[in-house]
Amino acid sequence: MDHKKRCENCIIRQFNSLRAMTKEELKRVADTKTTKTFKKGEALFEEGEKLNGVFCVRNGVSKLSKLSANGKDQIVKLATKGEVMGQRSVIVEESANLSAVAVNDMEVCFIPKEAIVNTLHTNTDFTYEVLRHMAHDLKEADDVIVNMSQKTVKQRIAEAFLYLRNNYGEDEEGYLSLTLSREDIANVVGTATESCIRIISEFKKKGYLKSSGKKLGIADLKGLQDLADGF
Amino acid sequence: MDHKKRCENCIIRQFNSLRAMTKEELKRVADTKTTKTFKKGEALFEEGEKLNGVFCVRNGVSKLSKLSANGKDQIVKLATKGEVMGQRSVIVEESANLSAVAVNDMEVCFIPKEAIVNTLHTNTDFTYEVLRHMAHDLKEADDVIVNMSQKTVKQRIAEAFLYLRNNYGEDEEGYLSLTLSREDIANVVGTATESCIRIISEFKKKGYLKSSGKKLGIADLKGLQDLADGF
DNA sequence: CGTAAAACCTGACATATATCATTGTTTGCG
DNA sequence: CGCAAACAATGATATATGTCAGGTTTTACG
Repeated sequence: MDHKKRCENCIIRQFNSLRAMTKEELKRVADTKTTKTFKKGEALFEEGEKLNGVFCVRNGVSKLSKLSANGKDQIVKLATKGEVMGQRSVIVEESANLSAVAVNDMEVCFIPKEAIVNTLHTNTDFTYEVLRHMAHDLKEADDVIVNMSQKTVKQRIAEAFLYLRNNYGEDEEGYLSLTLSREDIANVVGTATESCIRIISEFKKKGYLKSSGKKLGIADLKGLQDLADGF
Repeated sequence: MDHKKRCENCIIRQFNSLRAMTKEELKRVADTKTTKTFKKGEALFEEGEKLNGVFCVRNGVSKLSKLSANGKDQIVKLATKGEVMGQRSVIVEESANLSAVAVNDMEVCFIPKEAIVNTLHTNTDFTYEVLRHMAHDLKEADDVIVNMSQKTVKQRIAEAFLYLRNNYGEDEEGYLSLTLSREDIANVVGTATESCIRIISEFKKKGYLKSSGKKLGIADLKGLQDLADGF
């Protein structure tokens, strides 16, 4: 038997609420789950789609976005290794309100909702763990709301780079491990792609950022932080 | 004994997660809770403050806001009868990330966290109910993020009025039951007070809104809706 | 009742950001 | 390889919104 495929042994589990499941519950998850791969640009699910399970990220990064009336995508969150997507929709039994698209090649486990919902009703530790997680997400969302409405585009772009560094790290030469297109960055901070490009160019000229080929890196951390804080 | 003060008989409970508590759990809540009143403008709690309980709104409305670096308050949510405030902070055991200020005179029950946390660990129905509620809040927060970054100030103000109508209703003459100051509205939609005033004046001139004294009302519902949707 | 404070309104102006148009550059692929 | 498609860059211009500054009206309260 392939042990890498058994949830009981999956390291990813350490990062998310699944760690609060009992051995038996995990076994049921392992028996019903399927592993899927998605190529860069492919959609895991679309806004409005009915989800009959959740997605647990084993590898790669996905952007969770929502299409606005004016035709632009707003990226609300990036999900990476260890994170679970779609749980909200499963819990409230609604169709997805966000689309999930792979930012790079991904490997995910799809866990049918039955195993989740059942455990939610019986294992308080698990429910509590999911609740704590969602409480954290909600706080983050509130912070995003404040940033969106009170900070300038320049500040938000500076913040986005700090976020990428803090959450995905950088290589030996100081370039960000996760490379997003200018359009994706624009969709994260909620601005026009051209504005985003312009500001990134400006940041490079002023020595806050550096680039090498397609890669971008932070050249002046303190400077960027001050910028994000409005100095 | 004053029956109005017993949580078991409190109608407010029907609106929130407390309805999933058992009789015994409710009794404990009733024994430890205290009732407080706040005058318009008073703070129930401040950002950064450690909360040792949650607030259940019996009457009145509270604004939940966060101070941004540039000194402006961003109102993230309005809480009204039946809503519980501060649960997120209690669940994740962090200090409050929002301030709560009374928009009008309020009556609230303060429930010490012990009664809540204890039940969260033992009563799955309750935990699940709180979880569902938080999942709903998170979805709403995501929607706000998209609106904030993709809609114009005009659209957001139009939306704010529709929100006030849908959630707080209007009197016989069609004026909104909840009257917010222009500054508060500006802080909800994330704009300057002057801009907000200007746009409200414009809406009145164009016949979308009507006013009588301090009261504001919607004069052209369809028109406002179209506006909010970007037509 | 009268006065101070708060709330509301309006104009003039500055500026951040969006939009449109064009060009250069990289990437993937038949 | 070579070409098309995606991506990045930049200029010119329009516009929405913020800021500052000066008013008027309303409200609270001693």
